[in-house]
Parts: sequence; C-alpha cells; structure tokens
Amino acid sequence: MKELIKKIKDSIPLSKEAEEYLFSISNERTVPKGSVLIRQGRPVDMVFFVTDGCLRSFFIDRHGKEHTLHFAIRNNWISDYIAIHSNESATLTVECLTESSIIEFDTEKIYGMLTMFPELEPFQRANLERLFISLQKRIINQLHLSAAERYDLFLEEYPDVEQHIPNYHIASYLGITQESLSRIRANKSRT
Amino acid sequence: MKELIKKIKDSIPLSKEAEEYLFSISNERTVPKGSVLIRQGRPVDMVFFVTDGCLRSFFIDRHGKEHTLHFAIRNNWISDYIAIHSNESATLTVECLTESSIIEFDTEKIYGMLTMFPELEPFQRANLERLFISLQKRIINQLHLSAAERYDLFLEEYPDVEQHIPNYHIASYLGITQESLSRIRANKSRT
DNA sequence: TAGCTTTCTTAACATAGGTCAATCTTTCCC
DNA sequence: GGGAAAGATTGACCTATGTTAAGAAAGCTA
Repeated sequence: MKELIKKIKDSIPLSKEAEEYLFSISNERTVPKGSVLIRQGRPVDMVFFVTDGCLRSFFIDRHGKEHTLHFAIRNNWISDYIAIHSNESATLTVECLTESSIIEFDTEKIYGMLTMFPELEPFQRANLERLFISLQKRIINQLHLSAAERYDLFLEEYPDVEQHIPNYHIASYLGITQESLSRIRANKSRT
Repeated sequence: MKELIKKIKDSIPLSKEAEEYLFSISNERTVPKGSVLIRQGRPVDMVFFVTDGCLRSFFIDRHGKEHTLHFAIRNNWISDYIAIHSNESATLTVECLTESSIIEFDTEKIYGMLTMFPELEPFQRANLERLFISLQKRIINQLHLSAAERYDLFLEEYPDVEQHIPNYHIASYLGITQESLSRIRANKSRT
C-alpha cells in the first residue's frame, strides 16, 4: 500500500482523509501463479494495483485463441476497463502470470472517490493521459513495424518480464504466433 | 461553438464564467481540403475541435509511408497528443481531408482551464476514458481480425467517411496497402 | 468538353508470417 | 531422480498481404 500512496503523492497532494478512505477500501493480498482474477463473460467489480509480480489481460477470440492486451507489472493498474466503462460483463480475462502481490479495490468505491475527493481528479487524468499515449504509440508501432522490431521494443519496455513468462504470451501481445516469435529469436541470436 | 458547449453541458454543468472563458480563447474557422494544421517535427501548440468535415492525424515512417492514427469527424477533437503530453515536437501530421469547420484552442490555455475550473475535470476524464477504451478495442481488433473484418468495422464506425475520402487513407488506417483494400472491396461486391 | 491529375483496380510475382506436426528442452512434481 | 507436463524450436508447406507495374475510371479545371 505504501507504493500506491507514494505514487499518488508524487503526483498530487493527498489529504489525510482521502488516504484513510483509500486504505479502508483496499485489500492487499498475494495471488498465486495461474489464478484468474477476472473471467471473460463474468461481471467486473474489481480493479487491481500490482505491487509485485506480473499479470496480464487478454481477449479470447471466436477460435479460442488468446490475444494479450496488457501486461501489468509493479506499480501498474489492471482490470477490464472496457467492461467497466461500458457497464457490461467482462470481455477480457485477467490472469496472474507469476506469484504476485496486488491491492484490490471495489470498482464503484474507488471511482466514487473521485466524486468524494475531487482533488484526485488530476491524478486520474494524468494516469489516463499516459495510458492513452502509450496505446496510440502501440497502434502506430503495429501499423508500421515488423514483428521483429515490435519484439525489440517489447524487450525495451518490459526488460524484466521476458525471463519470467512463457514466450507465447509475448507472441500473443505482439500479434504473432509463438512459432514466429521463436524464429525471430533464433534470427537474433544468430547475428 | 454551440455544438461544443452543448457537448460539454450534456456531460457536466458549466458555469457562465467557464463558458465565457472558453469562448474567449476559441477561434472558429473553416479550413480548406488539404491544409495541414500540425506538421511532423514542428511544435504543437493547438488542439482542434471539429464541427464539420473530416481531418486525420498520421505518422510518416522512415520509408516515407503514411499511417493514419485517427480520423476526426463532427464533434471530435484532434491534435498530436503524443507531442503535447511528452512536451516534444510533433510526431504526427494533422491534415484536413475535406473542407472543414473547426474551433482551435491554444493548448496551454485550454489545459489551463482544468486548473482554473476544476468542475471541468469530470468532463475531460470522460473524454479520456472513452478514447482509452476505443484504442483498446482497436488494438484487440488489430490482433485478431482479418483486414476484411477490420474494414467492415471501419464502415460501421465511420459510415459517412468512406464516400468523402480516398481509399488509401482508409487502407493506411487499417494497416494494409491500398491494393489490398481494393481487393477486399472487389471481393465484397462479388458476393 | 478536352486533357490533366488523382484515385482505383487488376495482374504477376514476392514475402512475412501462419499452420501443422514432429522433436527437443526445461520445469516441476511425486 | 524419473517421468509427465509445459514450453520452445524446427521444418515443410500454405495463405494473406505486400510490391511493382500497368491501365482504367473518376474528378477537376481550363
């Protein structure tokens, strides 16, 4: 919880009351590798802040293939925001890739805080702006870079993740098959 | 300007002062087809609200190929947010695809309004959330749909745009060449 | 309306990446 | 430590999309 409070305070001044309330609605816990926190088709009533480990959100298409939308590592939030903001049941699944420490919050309660404590709005806006920009960049990369170039960028952006998760999750994030990723890796080590 | 005020008031109550200030920093004008409002490499100091017509933002890669990030139609905002939020010069170019009516705002002034009138924060947050979700959906679509399926979705999402802009801009938005799009269109009309 | 210019289509061929299947390697339990 | 399960690699072949080039159609504008 310290990390989260620090992250907020790095961005805006946080009143004692807001901090206490945030603490009162938080639930810190560790989750084992493989556990599923949100399941496609089910209601979404939680958002998660990761303090350690790695989780991912992914989409299962009509052929049963998985497509990774997001990897969440330390100090990242993760949930199914598509479901939350359109008030639908989950279109994504959120799963734990390594044993992780998370803080979970009830969606209604944590979003309610923005009304209770409007001082938090600039913090949330900064978060959203950062996410928005990173998604725009990812779309641009997807439009003009080869799979190998996208893999290089992935390694830069998530330098510690590669060693800890299976390659096929990375492939599904890059939009290629695990076989293609394997060939890209073979090519890289050859040079 | 009426459309913009209405759009804001549909979302939040807007004080007379805020409305007047917004008006005072606005500059409504029509821009001819082909004009470039933001150019890759130059500073970005304006954001634009479209009241009529169609603009696009695109990225020019190292081979000189253009990749369309966003089409802005009536009631959309457009600028180079990557540049604005990272305080760099433009990575995108914003160009006018049909004669359009826009309202332009100085970036500093309009973002400054969020500090002057914190009541506006929820409006901006709602905008960002909507954009964030639509980009997440676009990434998911890019990951699992064929070019033909993405084209169908494009036609649903921008039903009036297709007739007014060249196909190669649509192709560059979908991440394919104009020749591929032409083949997809030929296939569709054959069935 | 003629004659540019821009846009769209089509064809032949090339290539990145996908599919399927086999095998090898690593990890993890009992 | 041995054996199963999970993950990674490799090969042969396939397909969607890219490339290049040519020509047809559509739009402008004089």
